[in-house]
Amino acid sequence: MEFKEAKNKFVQTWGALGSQWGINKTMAQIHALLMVSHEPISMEDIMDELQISRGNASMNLRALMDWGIVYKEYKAGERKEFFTAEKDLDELAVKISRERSKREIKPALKVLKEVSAIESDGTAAEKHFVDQTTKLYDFVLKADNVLDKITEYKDNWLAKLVVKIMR
Amino acid sequence: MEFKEAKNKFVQTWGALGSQWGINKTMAQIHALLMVSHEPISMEDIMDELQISRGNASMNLRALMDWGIVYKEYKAGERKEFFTAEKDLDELAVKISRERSKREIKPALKVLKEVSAIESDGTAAEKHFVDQTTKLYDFVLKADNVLDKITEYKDNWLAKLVVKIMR
DNA sequence: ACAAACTTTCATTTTTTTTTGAAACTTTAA
DNA sequence: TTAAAGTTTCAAAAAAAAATGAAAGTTTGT
Repeated sequence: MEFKEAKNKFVQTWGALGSQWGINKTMAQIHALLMVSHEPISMEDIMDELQISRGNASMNLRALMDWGIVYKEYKAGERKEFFTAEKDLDELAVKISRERSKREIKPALKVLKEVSAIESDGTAAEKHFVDQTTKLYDFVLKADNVLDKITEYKDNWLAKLVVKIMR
Repeated sequence: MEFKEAKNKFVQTWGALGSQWGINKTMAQIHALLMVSHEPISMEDIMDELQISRGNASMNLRALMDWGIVYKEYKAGERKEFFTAEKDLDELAVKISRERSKREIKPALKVLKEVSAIESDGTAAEKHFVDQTTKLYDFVLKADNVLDKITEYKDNWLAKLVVKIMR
């Protein structure tokens, strides 16, 4: 396999993986492209390489920057904007975790708390509902906290986790 | 808030959360419904409660059973099939982790290994590609192994993890 | 102040994913 | 057997998500 082929395969795979985890395919592909590029890329080049429209490129780059995993850069003497991806994988995972926690887990927890707080009338159905949603709330809260704690290690958190767990 | 309203809110929220994580909304809703039900539910009742077609119900129940988080049950003297969800949350998380690892992470790892193995021609671009994909392979492999290890605790793994990490 | 270079926005179109529903299939009881 | 009760399948329809592209907006150099 040669470079171009490998790069393309990587970009496609990362895009597919993104889709499976609820991330827009193009967004994941742009991220993939930037991650394996040794220098900043212009929007023009991204459009060209992925065969996508200007609007698509613009919107997905904005989304990636909102996630905090892609940065805009300016090159001296160049009018256009260039983009780079966060390349430190620990940092990347931390940012993705934080963002998903904030956007998706926290709001879900709020709902779980609400619905588990209903006044049960004592029937088996209602008792089970309150019991199960309470357990779910506790579980998700605990998992969210663990994630928070883990990613607080910042540097090399995965390696540190390995040490903690394996011993 | 009363029971019916709370139950509906929970089902909707669980469905939305599913979507955000790449799981078909209806599949997540059926799972939500079964999780908070104190007794097995028939396909008929699921269709009715979620306002979905027979085909949709059938296919998503099959998918949930393939994931190993919903079980088919038979009631004595009844011809129809009933369904229940895995209600132990440790077990639920373990099963989801295992399945996603098997279906999505492992195949991606295989590709990462392949593309990181290209013979670099020594240019900065190719060197960076090999370097970055190798790091990514190592990272994902390590994360996948950690997940494996954690969920191996089986009983109360989340609680055990909390203890390990917090101290 | 202008216009060239570039980026963003968003109504419309396209693609992808999900859902439907009816026919085919399976199982069970008489 | 057979027919009733139930389930699965899958081509077609519907819905949802993503992409396009051109107009509007912004920035910069002269």
